[in-house]
Amino acid sequence: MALEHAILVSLSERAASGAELTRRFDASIGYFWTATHQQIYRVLGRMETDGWITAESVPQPDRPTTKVYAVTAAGHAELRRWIAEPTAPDPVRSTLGVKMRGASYGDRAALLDDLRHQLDEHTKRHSLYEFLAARDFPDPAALDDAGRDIYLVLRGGLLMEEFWIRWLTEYLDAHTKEIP
Amino acid sequence: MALEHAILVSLSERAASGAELTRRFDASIGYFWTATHQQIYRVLGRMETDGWITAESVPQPDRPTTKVYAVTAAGHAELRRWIAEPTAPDPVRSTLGVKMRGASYGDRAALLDDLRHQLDEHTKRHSLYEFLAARDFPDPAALDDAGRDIYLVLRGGLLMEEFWIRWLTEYLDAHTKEIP
DNA sequence: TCAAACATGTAACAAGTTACATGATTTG
DNA sequence: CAAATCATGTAACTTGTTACATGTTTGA
Repeated sequence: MALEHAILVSLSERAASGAELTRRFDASIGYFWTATHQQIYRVLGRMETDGWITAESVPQPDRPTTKVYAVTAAGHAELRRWIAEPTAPDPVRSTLGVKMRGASYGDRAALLDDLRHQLDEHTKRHSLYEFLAARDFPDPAALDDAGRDIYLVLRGGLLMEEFWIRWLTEYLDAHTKEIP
Repeated sequence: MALEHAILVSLSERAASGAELTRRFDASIGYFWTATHQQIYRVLGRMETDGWITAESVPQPDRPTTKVYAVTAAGHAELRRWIAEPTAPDPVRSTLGVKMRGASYGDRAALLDDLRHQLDEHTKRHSLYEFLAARDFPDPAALDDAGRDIYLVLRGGLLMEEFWIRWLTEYLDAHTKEIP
């Protein structure tokens, strides 16, 4: 399981409440690991029981008191252990791959419409990542190691979007009869 | 859920037993959808109950009798329905992304070793896909629609491996201090 | 002040994984 | 003929999803 470890990484960067973590999993971390708030709260509970994190109740002036979680020494040790461990490949599950392969047994025109929409979404997301890279990392060569890691993971997101754009374009082109 | 539908696609191409399906999910279909035999048998049972497939016991000369599954009209209708349905993005879960981002909180040298191994594996897999493409699809332009779909999904696997090779190479290069 | 949104959950269910089981069958 | 493999499963557990609950706070 890597949700625990994704949370450990995020909390190592900066302590946070459950809600703040949820927001991070909707944004930056969400680009390579998704989780809903229900999952996050459940796992936070388990991690606290296991002693990987501690919760501190922080009363706030004009907001309800929130629990802020921070990584313990045990949590840090676990994260170190996990990072050094050999990584098994993530399971592959591509719904679009299944649909493309099965197109002959369904409505190909409807699928092509869907794929055009997917291509659109991936193109938009690619632009977003390019914008974020330019805004937050104007000079990648000047980054320290930790900053470089964040930048390179964003690069991964960008390359992934390029993969999608290539694949979808190739499929759409191959199945679009040219009208002379 | 798409495992049902991946099975429907596979059985539409050709009827098969549970074991044969398992083999397909270890090979061609496995390149974009993974499933273990336990999952497959369980889902086959449910699909039979739902009337999407029928099982025919086929006694074989010198082998034990196997159950061969085939898609029913109801199964075909369901597959058509599902293919035309708008596709929600698959959840993103990249263990290596989490590790790359957390490298500062662990043993970076160990991670880089792991990543070099991953790069190796993806390079091998890329070669395999290139070999399969050359062997099975020497003339892509000559394919019919169904054949083209199979070819294009293989192309997707190839492009995916190229994504991995790019990302891993970029990460490794960025974290490899040049020795002058 | 009422409605919407926020923060923090619980419960029930579905999907996926790991470990084990059983009989037939080929092979060394 | 014993060991390994194949084909077909069952059971228990973990992870992930969907639907609901409850109190707080901000904004129209």
